[in-house]
Amino acid sequence: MMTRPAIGTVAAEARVSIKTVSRVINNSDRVTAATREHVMGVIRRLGYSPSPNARRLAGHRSLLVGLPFDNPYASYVTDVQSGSLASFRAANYQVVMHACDSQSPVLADELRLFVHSVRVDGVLLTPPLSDSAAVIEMLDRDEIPFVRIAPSGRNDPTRSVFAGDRESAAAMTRDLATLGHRRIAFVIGHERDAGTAQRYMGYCDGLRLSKLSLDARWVVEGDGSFEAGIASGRKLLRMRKADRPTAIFASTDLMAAGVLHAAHELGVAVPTALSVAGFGDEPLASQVWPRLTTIRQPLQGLAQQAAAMLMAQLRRDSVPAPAVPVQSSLVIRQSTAVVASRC
Amino acid sequence: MMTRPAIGTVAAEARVSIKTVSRVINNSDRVTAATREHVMGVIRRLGYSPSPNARRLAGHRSLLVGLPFDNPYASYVTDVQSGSLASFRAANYQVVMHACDSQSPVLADELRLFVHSVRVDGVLLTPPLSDSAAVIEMLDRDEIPFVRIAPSGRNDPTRSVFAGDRESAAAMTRDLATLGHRRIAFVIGHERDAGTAQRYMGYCDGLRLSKLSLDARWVVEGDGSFEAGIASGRKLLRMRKADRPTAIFASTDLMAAGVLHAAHELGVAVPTALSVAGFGDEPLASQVWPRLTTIRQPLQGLAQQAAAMLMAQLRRDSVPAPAVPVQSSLVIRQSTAVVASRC
DNA sequence: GAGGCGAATGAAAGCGCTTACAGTGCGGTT
DNA sequence: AACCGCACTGTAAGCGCTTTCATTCGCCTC
Repeated sequence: MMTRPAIGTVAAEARVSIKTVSRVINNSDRVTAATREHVMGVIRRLGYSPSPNARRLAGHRSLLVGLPFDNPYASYVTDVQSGSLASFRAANYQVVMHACDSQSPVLADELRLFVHSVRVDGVLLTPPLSDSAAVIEMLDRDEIPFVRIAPSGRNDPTRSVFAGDRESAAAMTRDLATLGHRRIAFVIGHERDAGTAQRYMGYCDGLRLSKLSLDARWVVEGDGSFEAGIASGRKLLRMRKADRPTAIFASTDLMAAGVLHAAHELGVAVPTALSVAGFGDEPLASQVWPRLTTIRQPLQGLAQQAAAMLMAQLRRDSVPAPAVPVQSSLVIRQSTAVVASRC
Repeated sequence: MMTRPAIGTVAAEARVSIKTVSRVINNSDRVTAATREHVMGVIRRLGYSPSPNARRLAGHRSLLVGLPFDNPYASYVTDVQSGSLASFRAANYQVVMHACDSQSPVLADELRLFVHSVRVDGVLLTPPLSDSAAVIEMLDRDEIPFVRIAPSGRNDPTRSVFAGDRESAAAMTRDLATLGHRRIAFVIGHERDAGTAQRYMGYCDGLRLSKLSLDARWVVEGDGSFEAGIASGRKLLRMRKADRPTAIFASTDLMAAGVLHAAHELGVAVPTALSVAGFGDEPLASQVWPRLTTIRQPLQGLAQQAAAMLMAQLRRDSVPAPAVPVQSSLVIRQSTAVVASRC
């Protein structure tokens, strides 16, 4: 097994200094096109590729970014992973995942340990971590660059990307109203998850725009989980006929699936007797019966933007450009329909 | 922001050589307990932690292992991730995930590029990648250490871990037979996925043990996906009454969910008119209606074993110990029941 | 035509560890 | 009493890059 050529080999072969080769592989502009071409030729001929390990040590960076995540958000994370791939790869960065518990009281400490032991150069934060004040504060104090995918990030536009959760929740609510629904219930997610708070506001907006009034009986609190969806569904569907909502809009797909479960359990037909809508368009949304009407988030696009922002921040040459908002879209499936004729 | 202490600082402070500090942080046994204690004290006092970057360069290793995965298997991967965490962390290793397409004809080349550009020290292979001959051959040729989580790995016990897919599939089949089912159908997964092949053999075993005969009409081929599950379900449930299976055992939960979908669509009540069973106990299994009877795989345990084996291989001191087989278990939920009384 | 200036290139000093290899000190041999 | 061997500990040479600072070169200016 022959040994890999090092930068010195390339330099000698190309009859230039090591530094020049370094400039070429780092795309520095302080090299003439002719020299660059020549060096690139030698590099290709020798099959040279720079050692990440040496770059790490000499460059005082690990070429690693951290992607902490909470297990229940797994499908979220694979989208983020694939969306951010290209930007990271272009900058020779690798992603190190880190499973953690967003409910933990020592979350920030635990993340701090991770960040320092791996020595990641930056962190990509996804919900619900991206809305944890403790985590953000810790990263700021330790001067770890980060970018958030966070619905609540409008006030920090150079370090956050987001889709209009509020607007799309309003759109969904209006859509349900347009179908004739007058008693539209909403299931709030976990307080920790700023996204569901935004969605709740969007729900309120939607009601207002549809000339419907907000009624506390039809707003229940869940925690984003499937089980919470079941509980919320039961609560709402056990109301007496006149009060019972004809549509339930859950702020996560997982909870919407739970609502569906409760409906089946109680013999309520969906969508004829009840419309159900979710949020997120996770794989689950189209794997339940009936397939869920939901809101598709442009997650890969968001992740791509976030990754690009993080890389720009790490290069620290370019001025951070605020994110361009990406819009979500309604996905109408079989769980919603016009309201049943009145009795 | 004060600069981190380096190994030299520790050595000077402890009045020993750098090498001795190195031995201490690497748990070498060639140090007296007294020296070790003393050095450890200084390390703690100074808040020293060795630079991974320097270790990587000097130690000729990246301290990184690759975990390639295919998106549809996302939930699988988070389990593997958390199961392997402890072993990797103990060895100062980090996991670099890599999304890839197991159907791609250039899969092996693509993985090769990943492995070499990141310079991972080893690879952890999960299904269906762990059964790809091309991938295994590539890794062997390039002398990249790896461990597989692979149902087909019995013939390579020092580099594979597995749970008895065949045995548990047999158990499930027998269980269905015990419930009175005589026409038990099976949905095969993707040919690439060696696990589902094992499960099919288990199904055959189960039938034999239950004195039922294998009937080709009740064996349909899917590809592991939800949509394939729907198609298989439709095909089986549209048979005329006398031939129609009373139980369908799908070799993945995703396909079982599809079968459930088809049953709902065709108005077949589950579990009264039809029993449905899946395999894997993914989160989805308990999020569909009715909740799926399935087989729980001890994935975290497998991953832990695999990670430990990989680390041992990388240390290359310890003799590789073959995996101890971990057994799966039946999870009986609401999608299976005793067969309906004959008409 | 001398002086000067900016762009391209080079020399050398690390980055913070690991690892051959070399030493040092102690108890037991001959 | 000189010697040997073993167990610990130390010395110094890298690992393959980046980076600071110096140098060279070509060309424009007056």
